[in-house]
Amino acid sequence: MEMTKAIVKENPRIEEIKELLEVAESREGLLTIFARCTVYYEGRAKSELGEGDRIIIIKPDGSFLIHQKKKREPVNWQPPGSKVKMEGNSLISIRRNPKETLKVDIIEAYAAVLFMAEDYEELTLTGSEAEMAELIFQNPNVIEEGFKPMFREKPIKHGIVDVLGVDREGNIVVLELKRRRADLHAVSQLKRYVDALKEEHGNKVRGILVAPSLTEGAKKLLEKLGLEFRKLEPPKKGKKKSSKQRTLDFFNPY
Amino acid sequence: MEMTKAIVKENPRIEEIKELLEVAESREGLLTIFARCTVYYEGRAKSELGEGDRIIIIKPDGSFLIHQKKKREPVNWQPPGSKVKMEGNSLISIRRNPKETLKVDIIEAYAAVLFMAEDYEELTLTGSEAEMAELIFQNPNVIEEGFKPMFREKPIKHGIVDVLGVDREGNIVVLELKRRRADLHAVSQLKRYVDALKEEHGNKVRGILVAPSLTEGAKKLLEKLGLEFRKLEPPKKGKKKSSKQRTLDFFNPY
DNA sequence: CTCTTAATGTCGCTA
DNA sequence: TAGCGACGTTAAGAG
Repeated sequence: MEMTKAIVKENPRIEEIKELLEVAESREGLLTIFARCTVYYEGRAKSELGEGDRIIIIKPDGSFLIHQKKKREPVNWQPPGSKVKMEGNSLISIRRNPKETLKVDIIEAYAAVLFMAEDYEELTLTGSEAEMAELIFQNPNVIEEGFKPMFREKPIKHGIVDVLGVDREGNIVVLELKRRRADLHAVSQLKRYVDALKEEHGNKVRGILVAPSLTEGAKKLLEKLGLEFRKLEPPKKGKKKSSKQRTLDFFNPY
Repeated sequence: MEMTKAIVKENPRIEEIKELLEVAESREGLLTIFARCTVYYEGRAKSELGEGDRIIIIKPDGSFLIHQKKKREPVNWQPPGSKVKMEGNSLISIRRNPKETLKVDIIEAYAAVLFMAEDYEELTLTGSEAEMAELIFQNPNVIEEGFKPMFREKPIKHGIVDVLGVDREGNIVVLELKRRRADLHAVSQLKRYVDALKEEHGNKVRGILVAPSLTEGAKKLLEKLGLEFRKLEPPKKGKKKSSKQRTLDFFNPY
């Protein structure tokens, strides 16, 4: 027997929203409210948002999102673990540590949807920095002939190095991996690791920034600091056992 | 005369979703779909998400969000400027530069809401790093007696410095501001600026990390590098002309 | 808890 | 458009 997955209310009264919220909490449902509202937030920072129409999403893990009609980012939010309640016409979500309060005054609700979502799938993603590291451990020659990677995510004096290894001359080699074009920050990060290792092991330390490309500024700083660059694209794994890398073109004819 | 703000369809057929999408596009509406679906993405990275119930939001600026029932972040998305279309049972959103494709196969739609949101308000936020800088320019003594801030967001050799000034001894002083607890990354950043300025102006350069607090690792590195720390909280402006800083307690009785 | 870092980061600003 | 850095960054992983 299938239960109703979505309970929809048009122009719900406040009492109906309150009921939906209670059911959402007890049954692990997603509550979405389409409403005219104002928003107040105080916590790490403090904000106000005047009257307007927004989408409010309350998730069973405590996540609370308020979306305006532009941008990818919610205009206000509360992270997972927050506790929500209704008080008069207001939705109030509170987080502890850090203490943060979000208050949404509902002026008019146009619709509300309680969604009993069933979802047991997790995203599988490829093309990450972690996969660049795997590639390097499987085939160290992509860095250079004779390179031997030894450690992954190795804590050193001031930070955690992506890959630590030795070259054919016996120098210590630090790799800093970036899945996208590397910038000044990446160079500073690598410099910090190289300095820390030089302090412990003397000057036989090389630093290599491994990325698909470099910004102009990063290139200049890298050269000045005597650090190196190896071009490497993050690998995107195909689905299956095809010898050639399959792209998603099979579903994307554009 | 008021138009309907929200058009709600329960268990919509694919054709109805297609119609809603067209109206949403022509009338700048927000379309939200509650559906069982699978998701494919390829662009900067590549991902797959198996069958499950999710909330899909398509905004008039091209933003495209897919939310699972946990976390603040969408599991998949497309940023503003993307173009969406419907093809068979699939929603396809395409971005150019970088080229990215998102494909959502709709297996079953439980509800769809077309929301003609009117919203002319923007968020006002206080407690930012920018306000820390303002505070320092208005009252340089929060850094130290005799400090004179000269430049804000000043481009130097390898980056852009938050605040550049001179102390009472005539030393050049670089401030790196952080609105929250400063970490190793912040120290490396400051070090980069100090090194660049020392190269141009000799050794009479001081670097000061200005933040509410420091991580342990940041403290150790800062000291080793001969850099300094000044404790400063980002100011949270009150609403009005009250002499005492008003908090949001007036609406938050907890 | 704190620390450290990646991220399809996103967003805003500027040359 | 690319570069640079903030963000109420969030999220994951380790200690």
